[in-house]
Amino acid sequence: MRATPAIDTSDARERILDAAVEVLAQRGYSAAGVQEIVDLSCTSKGSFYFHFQSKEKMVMVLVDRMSEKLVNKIHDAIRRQPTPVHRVAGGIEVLMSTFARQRKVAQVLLLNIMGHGKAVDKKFLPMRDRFAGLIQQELDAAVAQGQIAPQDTVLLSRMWVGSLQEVVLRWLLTGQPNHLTDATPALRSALLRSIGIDPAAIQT
Amino acid sequence: MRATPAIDTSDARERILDAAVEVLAQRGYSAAGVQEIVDLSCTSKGSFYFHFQSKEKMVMVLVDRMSEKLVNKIHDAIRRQPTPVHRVAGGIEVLMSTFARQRKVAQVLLLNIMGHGKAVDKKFLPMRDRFAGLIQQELDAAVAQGQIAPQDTVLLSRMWVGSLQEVVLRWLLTGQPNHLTDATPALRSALLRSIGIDPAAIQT
Amino acid sequence: MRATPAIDTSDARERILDAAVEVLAQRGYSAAGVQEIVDLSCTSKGSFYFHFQSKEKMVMVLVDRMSEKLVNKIHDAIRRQPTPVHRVAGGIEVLMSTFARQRKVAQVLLLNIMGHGKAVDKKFLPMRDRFAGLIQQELDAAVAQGQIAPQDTVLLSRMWVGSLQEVVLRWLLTGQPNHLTDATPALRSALLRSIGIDPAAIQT
Amino acid sequence: MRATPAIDTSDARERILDAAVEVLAQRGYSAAGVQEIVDLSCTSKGSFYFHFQSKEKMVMVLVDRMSEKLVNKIHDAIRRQPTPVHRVAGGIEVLMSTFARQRKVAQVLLLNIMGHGKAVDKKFLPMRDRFAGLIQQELDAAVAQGQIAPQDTVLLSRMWVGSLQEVVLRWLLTGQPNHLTDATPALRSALLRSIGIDPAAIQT
DNA sequence: AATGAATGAGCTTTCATTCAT
DNA sequence: AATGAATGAAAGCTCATTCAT
Repeated sequence: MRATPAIDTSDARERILDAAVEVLAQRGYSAAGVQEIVDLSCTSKGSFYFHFQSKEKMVMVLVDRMSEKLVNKIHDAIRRQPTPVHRVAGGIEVLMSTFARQRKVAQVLLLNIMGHGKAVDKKFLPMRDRFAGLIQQELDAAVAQGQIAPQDTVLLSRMWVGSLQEVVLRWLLTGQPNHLTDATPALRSALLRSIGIDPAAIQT
Repeated sequence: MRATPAIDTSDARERILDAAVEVLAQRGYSAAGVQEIVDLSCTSKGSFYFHFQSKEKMVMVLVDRMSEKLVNKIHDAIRRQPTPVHRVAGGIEVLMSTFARQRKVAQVLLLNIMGHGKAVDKKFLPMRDRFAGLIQQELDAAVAQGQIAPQDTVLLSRMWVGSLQEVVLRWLLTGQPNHLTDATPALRSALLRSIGIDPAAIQT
Repeated sequence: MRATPAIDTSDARERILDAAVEVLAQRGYSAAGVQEIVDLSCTSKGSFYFHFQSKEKMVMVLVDRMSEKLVNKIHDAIRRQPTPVHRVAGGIEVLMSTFARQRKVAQVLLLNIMGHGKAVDKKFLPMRDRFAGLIQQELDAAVAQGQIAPQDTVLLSRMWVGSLQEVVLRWLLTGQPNHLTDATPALRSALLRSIGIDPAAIQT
Repeated sequence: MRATPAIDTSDARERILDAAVEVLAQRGYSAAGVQEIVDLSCTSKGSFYFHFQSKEKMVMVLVDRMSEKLVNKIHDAIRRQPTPVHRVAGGIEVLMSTFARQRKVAQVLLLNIMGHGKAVDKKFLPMRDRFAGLIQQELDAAVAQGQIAPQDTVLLSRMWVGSLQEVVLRWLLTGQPNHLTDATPALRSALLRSIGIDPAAIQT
């Protein structure tokens, strides 16, 4: 059995993805140079293009992985909640506290929405679609169980995603509110009211 | 007296701004080349840089102009509404129908949010701030007049902007719903419910 | 008889040449923009190109005029000197004190020597040729009158010009010596010795 | 063992520097385009900017290298001369014959003096400073050893540099004298006389 | 698997010059 | 005589991608 190396045990592919998170969070997609990612990950251009078809594809992989991790985390956290509405309400809180703790995740997933020439734009969207789907699923369940009145859950789930993104974005860009989680209660209440639920009825 | 010229009588500066709308809508900020803009506007690079300090500054001028036009339009449209809540509700409808009619305006103002290395990003934000301010103002008035309960109007106005942007964005990118204005009633209802108003009580 | 205008009575051509001195002194030939010159001279591009064929030709005119003025000044100053050697020695002093008083003249005439793509280079040279000719003429006369031994006066006149230029240049670029004229005595002595004259024998 | 390749075996960096000598000699700094250098060196812009930070920095490297080579050559050549004055006299001859043989070196080092907007100018000066220092050092030694009378060696070394530069410059620009080295004896004599030495006393 | 020198199309920006008014 | 908007070639530089080793 080989001894554990002193420093970086992960392979080049992982080191590149890790470095990409840093650089994307700090610079945004277009300004994130392959060279800088490669330097930070202590690999080489050749290695980069051995592991990834292109800068674009690499970002797709990264975003996919990050959003899947986030969705799984939320999934796990709300599994035990008694009702669909309890679950979405819980999901909001998990999402907010996760972004509050992992600023870089928020920066990569939310600050890099479109604005580029190629197809990359669309690669930052799946995360939003996935998250909207998660919400919609619970809202549909809530309708099916009679917890809320029938309504356009597709639209509502999108509105929720938009609301959440905007609040997090404001925090990222202006630092308001100081602690992102301070916004959670009011955010949660407004979202619940928007589907006709009295916030007071839902305990966290 | 000479007859009105068949083609474009406007000066180069205007033609450049018009062309920029087209190119920005189609390509986004980074991918919008100065060359393409001057080609489309039938001017020259020299002319571009005679009229604008830089590509960045030119986009600032354009976004400023577009967002001011939009805000003024909404302002005028809701002026005669009886209450603050009627006004915001009316504003939503004007905004949605304007974006529905002027797809390119939506594309430029909503698709080009951040993601660049320079300072441009910030130049797409004022529009959102301006719009959020408009909403917040009415919500504050509604609170002051006892139309709605006291609540975090700063947060709520941001949530509304996020909801609206997300719905329009989805339409731009996926074509859902077919007619953007089809989403207006449900959108309006959900937003009003989020501040504790019964949508049925507000006639448009 | 028309009243004297309050401000600038000179015509555009003169104003342009005056402005060019300022800009050339400050920026050098390549970095001196036509735009800056016309701005400073309160004229226009059109006016500039009405009066001058090109930027290059305009500089030729300017350099010609400046060097002629300088040569005439020296000519006048040394006219009454008793011998050729007294005249060159006197010329050195006039040249040095003129440059010391009119820094901009030195900057334009000495800092803009060659280094450009077109033919401009050559347009800064006539001044040097003219001045070298002046010196050579006197040295030839000194030889003819038996004041100095026969020697290569063409070469010597060039060497003198080079020495003078280098000393002035050093002053322009490094500020050494503090007062340019402080260098005159030693400069004069060395130059006189180089043609076999004892400096002590020549009174100024 | 592979045979020596017919064409250019040196690496890109060297090829670029070699090409730059040609282009700078022919065009001067401002007119020397990176594209032309790259074309002549059979590389690419990318390669150019991989090896050098900027055109300016590349020229600094080149000038530094050329002037160091020249100074070393002179240093080696005069090492064995018996006295300081013999050394400077010898240095003059080495300098003149080197420029006579390597016209391009003279062109790059002497024709590109100042005249630009940026900082490049200053990068052509160190060579002159270095050379002036070399001369001054020997003159100081000559004074210390009582070979010449005490005098302003700083000024004199500058004058010598100016004289030399002017003579070489005239040759470069007008072709006079036909063989540069033809000017050496008279040049040497005049310079020695300028410090109070009888040229006849110094054998080469 | 990994390297990094090399590529070249592309970028934004500058500027002497022209010309309709 | 004068104006200044317009021109367009050319500049220096960047960067995702390739490929011989």
